[in-house]
Amino acid sequence: MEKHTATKLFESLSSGIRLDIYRLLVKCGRDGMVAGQIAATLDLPPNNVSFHLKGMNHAGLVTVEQEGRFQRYRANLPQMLELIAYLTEECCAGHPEHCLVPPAESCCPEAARSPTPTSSPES
Amino acid sequence: MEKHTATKLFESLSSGIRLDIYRLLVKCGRDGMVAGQIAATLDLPPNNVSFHLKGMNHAGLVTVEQEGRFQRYRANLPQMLELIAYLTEECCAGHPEHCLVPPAESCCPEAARSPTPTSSPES
DNA sequence: TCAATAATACAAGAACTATTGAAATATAGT
DNA sequence: ACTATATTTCAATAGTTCTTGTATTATTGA
Repeated sequence: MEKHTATKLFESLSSGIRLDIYRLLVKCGRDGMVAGQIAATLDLPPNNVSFHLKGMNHAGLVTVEQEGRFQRYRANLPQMLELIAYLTEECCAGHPEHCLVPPAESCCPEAARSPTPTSSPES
Repeated sequence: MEKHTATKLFESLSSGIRLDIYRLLVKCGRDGMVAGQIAATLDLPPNNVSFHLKGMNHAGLVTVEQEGRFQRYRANLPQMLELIAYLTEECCAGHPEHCLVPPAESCCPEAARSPTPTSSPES
């Protein structure tokens, strides 16, 4: 993932309204929601919601599909998974012993496997 | 996690400079880096880096520890894991068959367990 | 074609964010 | 105490984003 893509995605999630919209869409799964429904559910002006949805779509955070005169929006979950991978892809690279992630959630498989103190992967 | 906390964290990652800083700190693990080192590595004015680090620290994205006249910054990975959990906590809640996440990465354990009810390509 | 509805586009102003340079604070070593 | 270094703070400015109201586009059904 490119840095620009990542910053746009994060920017999309940095407003309370957009975060509410995204989480609402995550809840709806593949059903998604049409724009007016989203605006009504969150009790926001439709044009404001449309403004934010446009940005979110442009960033790649949501997808949109036309249904007659409705626009159905869905969360783009695969993109989110890529984003998370991008964020942590360099986590403790080559140095699992430096990893800051609690072992229970181990970002890096090596941290769980090897008790190696400083180096020497043997295989 | 509260919405305000989440938006502040996302806002922290929505600038190229702050994303660079964060990923640099993720790479360094628990060694972290002192402010001047970060500025030098990314070839940025120290006061600008300080400005961004202050915001990142305030948002809870990084931690800081004083070392004599140096300030050592570290990525706050546990906070990031909480953020990710918050984002996806409602994912396909109660409706794993609606989950948008590819099965390989299954956000929700149920999706992996239960064979898809809507269309069943059996193993 | 006409009216109604869904959604987006546009424009204006307030509010916020980022960058720069200069100044201030604090620690370490002499 | 004095100087050098590390970092932060402050002020000014340029640029961007958010919200509101209004207007426009597009689809549906009579």
